[in-house]
Amino acid sequence: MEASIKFLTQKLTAMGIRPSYQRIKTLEYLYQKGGHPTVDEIFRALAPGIPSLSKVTIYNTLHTFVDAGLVRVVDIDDAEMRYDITLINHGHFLCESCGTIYNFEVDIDQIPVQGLNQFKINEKNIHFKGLCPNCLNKTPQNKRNKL
Amino acid sequence: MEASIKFLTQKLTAMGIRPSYQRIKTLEYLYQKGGHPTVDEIFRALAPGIPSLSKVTIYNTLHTFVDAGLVRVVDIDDAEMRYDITLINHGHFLCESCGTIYNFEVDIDQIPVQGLNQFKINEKNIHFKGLCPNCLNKTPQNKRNKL
DNA sequence: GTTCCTGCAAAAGCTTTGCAGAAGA
DNA sequence: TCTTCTGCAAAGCTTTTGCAGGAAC
Repeated sequence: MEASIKFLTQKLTAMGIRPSYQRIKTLEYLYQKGGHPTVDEIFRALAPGIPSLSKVTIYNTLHTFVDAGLVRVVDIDDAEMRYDITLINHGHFLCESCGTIYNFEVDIDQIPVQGLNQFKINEKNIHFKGLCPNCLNKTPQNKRNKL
Repeated sequence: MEASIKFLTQKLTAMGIRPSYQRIKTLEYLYQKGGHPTVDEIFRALAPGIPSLSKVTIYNTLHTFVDAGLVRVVDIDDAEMRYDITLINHGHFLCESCGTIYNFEVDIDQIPVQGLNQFKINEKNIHFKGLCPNCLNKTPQNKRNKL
C-alpha cells in the first residue's frame, strides 16, 4: 500500500490529528506492515529510527487513531491488543501454533443473525482460531505455548 | 438451567475434574448466572459463601474448566476475560453504553468465508458492539467510559 | 504565546507463579 | 499415604496516569 510522507501527513491532518513525526511513522508502519501488530511490535520497529521514542507515545498515538476511526482494535489476542488499519469487512484467523493472525474475506452484513432487531450495531467482528497451512504441514503439531 | 449439586459433581467427575467445593460452586454460578461473568464477578458472588475463597482459585478453576472444554473464553472485553458456559453456536453483543453482553443466535457454520480452504478451524467467534434496546431508549446516549 | 505532544517515572489493574498447608482419593 | 487443590504473598505484564520539557501552530 502506497504511503508517502505527504499522503500520511494529509491523512492525519484531514482527520484533525496533528502530524507529528511519531504519528506519521506509526501510521506509515501500519500501512506498510499491513498486519495486526501489537504496541510492542510497533515500538520495536520504530525505536531504532526514533531513539527518544517512548512506548507511551505508541499507546497515545494508537488511542488517537482509534478515536478518529483510522484504525481498529483487534481483540483476538488474550494477552495484548492488536491494531488493524484495514477497515473493509474482513475476519481474523489466529493460528494457535505460530500466533500469526490472517485476514480472510467475509461479507459480515450477510451473516444471518436472530435476536438483534432492537439493537443498534456499530461494529461487527468475526474471528476464528485454529491452525494455518504452514503449521499444518509441520508434524508433530505442537500447541503454541501461551506467551 | 437445572444445576443440582449431584449434577454438578457428576459433570466434573465425568470430565476428570476433582469436584471440590470451590469448583462445584463456580460451576453452579456459571450455570445459574448464565451470562458472561468476569473472574472478579464470580469471586464477589462466591466469596460471601466461602469466606476463605481466593481469587487465585477462581483463576485456577476457570483454567481447568477451559482446558476440559467445559467453558469458553469470551474475549469481547478489552480489560478483563469473560467466561461462558453455553457451548452452542451463538454470537456475543457488547453494549457500549451499559457494558452488558448479550447472546444472539447465529449459525456460524453458514457464514460464507473465502480464503480459509487450507486452514484447520478449531473455534469460531463472532461479536458485535453497539447499543442495546435499554440504552437506546435513554436519551441522551452517553458513550460508556472505558473502565 | 498558547496549545498540544512527547516521554520519563510511577502507579494501576489483571493474571500468573512459588510455596506451604489442607483436603480429597 | 500420596496426589491434588487451595490460598497467601509476591511477581510479571500490559496499559494508564501525572507531570515537566519540548514541539507544533
